[in-house]
Amino acid sequence: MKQGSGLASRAMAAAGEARSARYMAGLNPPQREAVETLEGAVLMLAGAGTGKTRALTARIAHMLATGTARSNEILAVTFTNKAAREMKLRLGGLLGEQVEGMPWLGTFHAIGVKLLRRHAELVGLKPSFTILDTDDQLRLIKQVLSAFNLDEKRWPPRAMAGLIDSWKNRAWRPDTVPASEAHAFDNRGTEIYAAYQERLKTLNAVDFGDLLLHPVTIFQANPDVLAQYHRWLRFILVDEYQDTNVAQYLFLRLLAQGHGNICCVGDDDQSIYGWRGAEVGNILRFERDFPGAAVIRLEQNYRSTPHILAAAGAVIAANQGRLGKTLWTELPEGEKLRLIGHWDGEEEARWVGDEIEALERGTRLGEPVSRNAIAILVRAGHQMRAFEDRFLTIGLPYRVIGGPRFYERQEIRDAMAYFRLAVSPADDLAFERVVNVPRRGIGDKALQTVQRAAREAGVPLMQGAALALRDGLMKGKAAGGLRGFIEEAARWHEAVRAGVNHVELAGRMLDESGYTAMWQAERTPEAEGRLENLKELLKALEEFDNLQGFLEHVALIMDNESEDAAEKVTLMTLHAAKGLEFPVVFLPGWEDGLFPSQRSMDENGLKGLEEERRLAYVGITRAERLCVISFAANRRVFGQWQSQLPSRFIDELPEDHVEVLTPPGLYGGGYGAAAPRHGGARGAGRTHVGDEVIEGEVVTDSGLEARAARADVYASPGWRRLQAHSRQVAGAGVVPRPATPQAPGGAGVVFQPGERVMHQRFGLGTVHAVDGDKLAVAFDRVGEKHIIARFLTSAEGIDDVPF
DNA sequence: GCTAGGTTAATTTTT
DNA sequence: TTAACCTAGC
Repeated sequence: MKQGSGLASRAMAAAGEARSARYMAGLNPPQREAVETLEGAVLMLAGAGTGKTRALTARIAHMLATGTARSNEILAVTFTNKAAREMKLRLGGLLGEQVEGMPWLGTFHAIGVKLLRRHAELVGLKPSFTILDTDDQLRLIKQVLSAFNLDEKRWPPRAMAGLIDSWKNRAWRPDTVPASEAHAFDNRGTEIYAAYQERLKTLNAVDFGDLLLHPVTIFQANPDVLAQYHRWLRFILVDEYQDTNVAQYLFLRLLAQGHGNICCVGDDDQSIYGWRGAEVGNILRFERDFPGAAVIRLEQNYRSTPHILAAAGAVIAANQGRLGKTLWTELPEGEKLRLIGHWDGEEEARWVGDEIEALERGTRLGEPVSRNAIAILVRAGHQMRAFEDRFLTIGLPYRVIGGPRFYERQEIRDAMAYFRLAVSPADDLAFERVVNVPRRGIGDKALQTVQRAAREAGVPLMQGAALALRDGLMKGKAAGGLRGFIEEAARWHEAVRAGVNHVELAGRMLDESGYTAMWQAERTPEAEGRLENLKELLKALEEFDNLQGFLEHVALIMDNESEDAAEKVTLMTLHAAKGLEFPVVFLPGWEDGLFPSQRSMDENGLKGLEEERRLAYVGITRAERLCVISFAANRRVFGQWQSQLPSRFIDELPEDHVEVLTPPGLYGGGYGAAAPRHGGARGAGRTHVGDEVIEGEVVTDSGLEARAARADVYASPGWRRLQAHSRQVAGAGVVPRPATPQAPGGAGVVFQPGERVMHQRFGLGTVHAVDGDKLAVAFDRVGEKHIIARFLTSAEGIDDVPF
């Protein structure tokens, strides 16, 4: 491109001046290079904690300061609103107050909306289209599916929603879904997808996927439009490039085509969203996609100690096909990682609670550690319960990150539906949502009548309802309720048009509709909370000029980042922790099947395992000073006790950087499985046999001595069996059945007469007779029973385990 | 139209 | 084990 040379000289002329600029201060050489390499394609490979955002914002500041680009010529995309907000904030800090808004800085979706509003008609929409959230989307899919007469059990709407999402992630439109997908959803997948898109068009609505897909379609089908943007948006920056999906990739590639000035920032080792369409391949392929691209590695880490970096590096090294980075730091060595095994998940939670209290007292890191500095990162949400229970009992304040977002809550969605209806009475989804909330006596049948009337007349539901009333199709309670609803809605709509203050109107709607009263009537703590949320919603409204503006933004922007000043420990998933850092990080539940997740491995094989490993990498690199990894030998999964094996990732931890708090013998693998000692094993705390809980000598002290005493438990023959055998089979128990030849018919486990077995309810027993999969077993406590084999687990050699 | 009781399924999540 | 969701019965 011609502009190149002029650009370069301009940039160079300004360079000397820029070097002394405030935003350059303290940047290390690679960061500086990333800031100054403005032309062409640049891949900034930024490891965890290497000052990525800093470099990125400095780069923008540099472009603006040197006159390379004006603020409206830079497209800067992020994935989350939080990241976009932070970038704006930091830019403001660098440039002083004169950051004339960067109009093209935002999330993929926010930018997608902006483009789509301008060019809606090119994909058959009106510029006023509404954005459906996941909930609306699902309800719409249900409606569409009902026309296809599929068994809801076998073909759940959720699955269809997931399918459509994944297709949109890959930028497939109904007419471009490849033939290889034809079998999907009972061979009707594409048909249903097409019908769904039709419905969206009639409703003048889009879902989240469309916010990317439509712009891509527009660019592909309208070269003139694309060319305009090539002229306007001369520089592109992308954050978290390893998380982009195919649609986002196409979007970026189309926009970069003209000038090739695209700078992508990311870390292939932190790609953890493959399951929702992210393609690590995008970042791995970057140099092929953009020949001549400069690849700049940010490897100096400013966050973690050498021990932590070494451990993380060793784990991630097991992955194939990485771009490769080696993080280093100038920080002092600090503490080794700590590794400890526990008997079960409850003990693990108890121990973590004790450790946190020790940290607070200052007996772990030499100085007291604030609760805010501590995080517990789990693989799956259900792991949080054990910690919450424990923290509640010991009165340790904690906060859970994740969970339903503010705008996803029922009351907020209901209220929003009222607002939507006031703004556009033709919003059918909003109509359906609240026509009977609060109860107005309009049930399924009444609603069907309205829908039929609307369909026949080809009008929105609101008008259809009026027609149905006029024609006397409604009767009794439904007629009265519907009439009242229509009249109210008409009044509100009139008020919107008359320009009545929107905050006042919103409050009035919630009151007049009886919505507030509905929750007040409940008088439960939960309802109180909902009323609080509604108040908060009204407060949020004040920041907008009108309802339309609010609705426009709320679907994309609103989140529940409630600033919480209180001192609390943080509890969240590993996924949610990406991008965050904490002085002290606990990583519990490192057990094969849980982490790495069995499902991930089953469904995606090596790819799945590698993504899990990246998750481990993300987890470890969240820690600044101390990282504590733990696992449990037994865990209750869906109500059943399962024995667990330590995670294979534990074997990948480098011994030199890990302090093992549990004695050897607890795990096989790389941690020197020293000869286990026999005997005694008192002080076992609590152990479980089937449903039973036996109180032993309860260990309250979390000190090492107590745990050392407990080592004998782990060294027992039963424990060695745990080590030797693979995971528990269905049917539970304490000891897994070794993999033996399958019985014909498949139920699985083969037992021999005389063999010792364990049953959930009946405890230990001896097999008397075997008849196919039916066994006669003499139980020690309850005598002889006839039992199906799959309810039994082998208990050979378990008798001397001190249960 | 509403409620209670049974059935089922159960990583990760942003927009 | 549990929680959400659906069905059947009032």
